[in-house]
Amino acid sequence: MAPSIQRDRRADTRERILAAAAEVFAENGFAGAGVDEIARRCGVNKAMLYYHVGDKQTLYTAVLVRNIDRAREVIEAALEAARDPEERLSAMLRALTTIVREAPAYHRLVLREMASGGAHLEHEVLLRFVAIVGLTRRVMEEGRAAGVFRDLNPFLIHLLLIGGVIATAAQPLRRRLVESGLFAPEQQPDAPGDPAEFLVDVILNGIRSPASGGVVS
Amino acid sequence: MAPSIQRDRRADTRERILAAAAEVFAENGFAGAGVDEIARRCGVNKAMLYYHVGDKQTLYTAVLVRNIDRAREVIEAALEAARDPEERLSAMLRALTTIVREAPAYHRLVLREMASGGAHLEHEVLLRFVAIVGLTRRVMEEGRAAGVFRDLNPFLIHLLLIGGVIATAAQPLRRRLVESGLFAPEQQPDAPGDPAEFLVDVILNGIRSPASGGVVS
DNA sequence: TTAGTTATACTAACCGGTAAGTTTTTCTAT
DNA sequence: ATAGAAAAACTTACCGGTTAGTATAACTAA
Repeated sequence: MAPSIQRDRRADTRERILAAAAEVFAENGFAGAGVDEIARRCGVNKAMLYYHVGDKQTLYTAVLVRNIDRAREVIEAALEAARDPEERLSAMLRALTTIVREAPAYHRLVLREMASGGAHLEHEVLLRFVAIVGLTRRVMEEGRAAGVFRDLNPFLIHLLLIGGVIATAAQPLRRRLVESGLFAPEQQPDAPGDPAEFLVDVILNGIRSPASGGVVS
Repeated sequence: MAPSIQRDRRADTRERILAAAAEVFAENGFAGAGVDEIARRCGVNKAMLYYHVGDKQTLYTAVLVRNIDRAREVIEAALEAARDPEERLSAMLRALTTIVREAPAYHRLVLREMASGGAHLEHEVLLRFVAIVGLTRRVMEEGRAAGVFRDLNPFLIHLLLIGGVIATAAQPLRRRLVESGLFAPEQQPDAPGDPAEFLVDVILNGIRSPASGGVVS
């Protein structure tokens, strides 16, 4: 029962809207993002945008839900492919780094929500954030049970992972700093190696239980 | 010559404007912050705000410069009071945590600039950010020279410190999450202990050279 | 017919910035 | 010391432009 062509068109339009909205929200924040600009950027009439998605807040929530869900899928896939807790934590760091680099708009929205105290986050979105905290919690508890991780507050660990990954892997501000030419040549903040491997190195060493071996690299 | 009464008044007015502006910019971002709202909140007429400080961008830069300078003073004082590199890095983490908690508006502005890629940062501000990176760099190089720290990219270390501290010590989003009642009771993300000591524990262990002793706590 | 689509135009509210004029403080000349 | 000029601080009211959201009318394709 259904004109699948039309349904595909509908889904495709919605997709283009959400992608453009993610960019504009990321660049300018909720207040700074213009609905006209979003419509213009994805080649969709503004009225059509309201027809397909809804008002600005609804659009914003839809963008976040879509991105969080994709992120959770990536993280879960990475966790399932890893065997022991150490590998799982490394996999998580690498997955988070990948998400930051390949879906740059998303982490910028997260940063903005951290700044605003979640002013524009609806229940639906909060729920999904909490679910992702649960993934880190599980890894940490498995590691502690196996004796390879120290007994550390998993919520703080989660925040450290998120904050560390976003700060080290994010490109926009780093680009701005490098382009400003303010760094001395020998400081070379660009080409800082893979942030993911750096984080795996430092954070895993920081979390590891002393019994299970010290610094590897 | 000494129009000290008026000069004090002038300085005080400017101070009140900058304090209110910091809050409003932190809450709503550059685009979302209303000049009227800032004026209202500090009890200063809007035209007077333009008279004392300047337009919105000038005001924003003034807020950032003031907060970065204060932050650098706090960090430098903490570093000077510490003896060896390990103490210095711990002192830096504690100082950063204090800054996040006692001047909550500032780190929210930093988060917003990380999100926007420094879209509203003028040269004056970038310069100061780079100077703070230099503080971390110095500590790391001293530690490496003394053989107590591993050879890690100091720029990435700096980003990890900033990101880790802001993510773990920031209150606004955490409050929102806790108030949403989405966490199971046993997860208790509130009362997570002192984030500063948590970070000193994890990150210092992650950075320490294997030769200089392993996990302490 | 009907759902999707476009283009245009409208509204009501808001926002950054300014002009013009008033009051207060400080400086200066006598 | 004090009148009066000069400078600084302040208020009110307003302007031009933008924005979220809606309405309408015409068009397209299933």
